[in-house]
Amino acid sequence: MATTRVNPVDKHDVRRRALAESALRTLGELGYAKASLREIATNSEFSHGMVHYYFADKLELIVYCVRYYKETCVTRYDGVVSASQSADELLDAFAAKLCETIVDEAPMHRLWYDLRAQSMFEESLREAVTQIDRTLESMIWRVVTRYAELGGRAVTVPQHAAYGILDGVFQQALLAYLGSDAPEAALDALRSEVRTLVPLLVG
Amino acid sequence: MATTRVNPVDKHDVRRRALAESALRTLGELGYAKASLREIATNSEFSHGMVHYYFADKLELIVYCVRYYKETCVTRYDGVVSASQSADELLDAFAAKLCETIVDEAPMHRLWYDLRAQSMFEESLREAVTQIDRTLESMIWRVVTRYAELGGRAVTVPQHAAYGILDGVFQQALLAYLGSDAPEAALDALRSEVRTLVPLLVG
DNA sequence: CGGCGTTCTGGACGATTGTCAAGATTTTTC
DNA sequence: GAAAAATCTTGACAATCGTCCAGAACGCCG
Repeated sequence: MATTRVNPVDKHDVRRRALAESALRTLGELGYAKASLREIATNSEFSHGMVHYYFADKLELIVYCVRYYKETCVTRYDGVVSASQSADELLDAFAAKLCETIVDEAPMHRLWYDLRAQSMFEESLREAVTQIDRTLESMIWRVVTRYAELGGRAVTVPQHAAYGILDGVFQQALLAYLGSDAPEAALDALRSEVRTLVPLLVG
Repeated sequence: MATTRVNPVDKHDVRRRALAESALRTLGELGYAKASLREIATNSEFSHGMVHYYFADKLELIVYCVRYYKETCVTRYDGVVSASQSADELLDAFAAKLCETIVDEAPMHRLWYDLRAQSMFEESLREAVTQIDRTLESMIWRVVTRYAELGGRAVTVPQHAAYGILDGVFQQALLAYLGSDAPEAALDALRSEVRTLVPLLVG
């Protein structure tokens, strides 16, 4: 029956997503290098052979996982963009959201930075990393341009630079958040720096 | 004799430095995770047992290596700082030096970013990473404050933020330089962005 | 020269890795 | 309901890893 029959491709992908969701927990905990396929499988409801049934090798799994996670990531700030009525409101909401995701999803973010660093050594990771990086760049660009628009001004730095800047301070905050024994201070610094820097990017 | 007799501690450290110098080549080529102690030893004039004679374990070796390399790194821009007579000259020289080090030492830089990412997972790396990060921060700060001074203005962003910004765009440039098939474009973008952004950091 | 501490070698160890394959189990199809 | 295809389990594989160690080679001093 066409109604009950599930497209095998979809079913296959549903399983891959379930696997990815489990794997992301272990990957976020151990990082790319130290997370073995066995450890990933053990910390999940699946057997280690099943991982290989759905993914050709470790790289394919990891790339799929990060792609899967970042998929939900790139719309994170679209809510605050469309909800904010003024430039200041947008800025505060944006900064708050940045801090929120550091607190809630620090393991995922460090995994992303890990993978991006690995892509500088591992050729086969580059395509996925480049693609994700581009979507993150336009995500940031939507925030910055909307901020400028609400303030009746124009952005004075190129899209590429805007992302580089905010990614830099975000990464710094993540590092400090995970490393220091005063995580709150890292968040405060990030909040304050975003409020200082974003206005600099518009005329 | 006190004059001819070499301090054993010094001799020991001379050897460690020689080992580090060799190891850095392999580490820069393969990255932290994929560079095994055997591979490091093979690509050097030393045996793999000797690595363990001078370093307790892999982590100690890697930390020593990156510390050793960054030691020579943190004074990279001091020359342009003291030589430049005007703000514009400093800016150009700084941007040029950034591009130069990407071309000449890309493997070392990606190793640093690799190690910094690993420190978000591996507790025992954090102290060294944090310390290096601080010295890089003040290195950048010397450049930015001198630039402001030469222009008769003051820096309007905190030291921490200035480093975050420039590290962000530098990392982006390194990624693009290593990843794209048009490395020159990445350098051009970096140059242009530095010339756009640094002026934004001063009043 | 002989003894001794330092330096260095190269093999061996157990553990872990990614990968694979043969068979059990389940689901689908006719 | 049987045949066929898919899904999944389990155990095994060769390779590689970090680490350790027994002993060779070295330099130094009495």
